[in-house]
Amino acid sequence: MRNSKLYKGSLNTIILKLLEEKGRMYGYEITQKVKEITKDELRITEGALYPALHKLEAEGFLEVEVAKVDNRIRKYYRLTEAGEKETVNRLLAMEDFIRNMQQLVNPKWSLE
Amino acid sequence: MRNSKLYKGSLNTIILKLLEEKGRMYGYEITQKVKEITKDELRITEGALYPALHKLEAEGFLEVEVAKVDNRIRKYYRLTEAGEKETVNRLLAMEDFIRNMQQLVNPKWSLE
DNA sequence: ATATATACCTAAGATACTTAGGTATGTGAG
DNA sequence: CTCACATACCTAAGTATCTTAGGTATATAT
Repeated sequence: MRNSKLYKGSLNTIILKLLEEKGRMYGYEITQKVKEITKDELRITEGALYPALHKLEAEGFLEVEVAKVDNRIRKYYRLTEAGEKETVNRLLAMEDFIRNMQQLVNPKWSLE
Repeated sequence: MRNSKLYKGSLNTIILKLLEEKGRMYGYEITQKVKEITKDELRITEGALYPALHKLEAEGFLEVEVAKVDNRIRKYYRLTEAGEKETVNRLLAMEDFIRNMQQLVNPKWSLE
């Protein structure tokens, strides 16, 4: 119903955080995990995900390992050391954003 | 220091919410209010703000009233009826987003 | 006289999405 | 057997929303 949209810029943070938790994941797995965690409210489209993974890899935040499972190719991504640091920063930025948005959006600051 | 970035798509929600609280505001006032509320962490650039105001007006969510104060022109914006409904929807979407992000980003779901 | 604050604006460029395709294999239903 | 659906990867074109970098003009403080 209320299909919550994805605010642009948050996808990378989601990818990095999931990889931090799980150790390694492949692209399709990420889309499914996000659907599962958010009870189908947030859907990562593949058209957004794959270019994002390639960019994070090109920036040195992810490394990839190709595997063949059931005759299908999977590309497992994991954080590099730089990626771990980046994850920490992204999470801090996300927390700042959420805190700021809550201050802007929740309270009756007109009571001041 | 950690200058929290603005996730694309959240600006309209911020504008609508501030107008809902305050009744009417002009553009420059909005930039200052956001700086104040977020203690300078979030800065709305004018290059983003004015086009966003014009678009919201073109979509029928805002109406404008021009005033001259101290020999300077101000454009006061207020919500239309459609704008009030839109504000409710945007706020719900924002709450969904924040809830989803917290689920994705906070917990040790690897404990499951 | 010059900078800073107030107050509006636009245009060009960057970026990150969505939409809409494409390839290929495995599996379940009829 | 065939047809849909799930799994698993991918890209290109279009769109939206921002940043950056200007511009105009008035008021005030140094």
